[in-house]
Amino acid sequence: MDAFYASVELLRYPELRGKPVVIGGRRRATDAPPEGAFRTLCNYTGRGVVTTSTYEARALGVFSGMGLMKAAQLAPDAVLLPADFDEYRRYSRRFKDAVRAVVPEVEDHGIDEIYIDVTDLVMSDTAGKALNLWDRARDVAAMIQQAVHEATGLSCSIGVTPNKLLSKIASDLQKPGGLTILRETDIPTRIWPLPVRKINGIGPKAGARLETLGIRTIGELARADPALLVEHFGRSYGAWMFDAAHGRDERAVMTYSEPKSISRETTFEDDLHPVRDREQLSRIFTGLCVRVAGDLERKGYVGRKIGLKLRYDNFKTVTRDCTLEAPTRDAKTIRRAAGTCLKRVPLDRRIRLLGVRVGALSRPGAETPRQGSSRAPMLFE
DNA sequence: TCTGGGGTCCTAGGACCC
DNA sequence: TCTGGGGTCCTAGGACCC
Repeated sequence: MDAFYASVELLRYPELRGKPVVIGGRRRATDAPPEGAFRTLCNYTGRGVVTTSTYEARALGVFSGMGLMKAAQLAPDAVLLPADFDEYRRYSRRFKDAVRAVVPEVEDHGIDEIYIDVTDLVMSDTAGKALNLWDRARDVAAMIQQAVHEATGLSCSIGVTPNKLLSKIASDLQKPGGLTILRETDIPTRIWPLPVRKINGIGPKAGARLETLGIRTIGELARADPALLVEHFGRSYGAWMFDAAHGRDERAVMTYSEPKSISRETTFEDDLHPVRDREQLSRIFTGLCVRVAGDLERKGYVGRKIGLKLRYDNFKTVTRDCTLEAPTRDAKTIRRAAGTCLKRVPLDRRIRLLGVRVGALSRPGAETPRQGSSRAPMLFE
């Protein structure tokens, strides 16, 4: 989906169309703008980041992940709207349902992305007919764009290619509203000139290390010595990188997967002191456990692994977790377990973030206890 | 002007088992 | 005598993604 959160907000506030708009920060009572007016970025203070920005805001250098304080320097007059995730989830459901009505093989990939396998559809439509497979695929993609627009009023960009890796890159080539067809033979001309960071799975760290090896583009990565890549990035990641640069990707479109963990975390407006702010921390901690328990309940899961996450004022992050005898979704049990995790963490600095996670999920009643025997161990067996 | 919140996957060492 | 080779689970950290 194109600039998804921002585009949903523009449906609500069409008068903002064509203006730089930034979604981010949290909703506070003091944020409320005068009646009929919008809050702008100027004078923003706080720890929020940009979640999404309209293309007009991006033209001013404001991108996802950027601190709002910095964004305010670049675009002080941009409108700032708080994120409304409930609304985005509603539109997410709508657009995904619209796609599923056209093609059943859909893989969820976050709130605003999907992978679609149109192989069977296109093959059966063109079998024995004088139809070109890729022309037919383009028609299907156009139908999907049309269906999404009718269901939501929103635009999306689609990449039609032989695999997920290439489709992800291709979908980004002509945003917004793009429909990009890319065949294997197009890789040298259309993929290789792109920076390595365009590959889904090469992030800031790997990108920087590749740069020190003199590798900037995907083409340079494709021509690199695989042994060199393995030497610097390990057997698995190095080999994967090389394959990715050649556009090779065998992953199937998965129409269903179970969640692995459910978590809640919060960054404080001001860093909290582990001793002086003990009571406030404890309240927030308990609140997080209650919210996670609620999430588990709503989604129908219980979990055995309870985790704690803590970020210090210097942004260093530590995690601790422990595994329970029996899976739970009870807030008090989660709180107690996470409390024991907290005891194993150094508390000698101010804290900026606290988080609680529950993993090793199962459905209640159907829980598979730890592998192997669940009997009490016996001597002389 | 420091850097959100929700996730996944991978690695690596140690415990423990056969 | 002091030591093999497989396996799984647990924990911590980190990269990466939307």
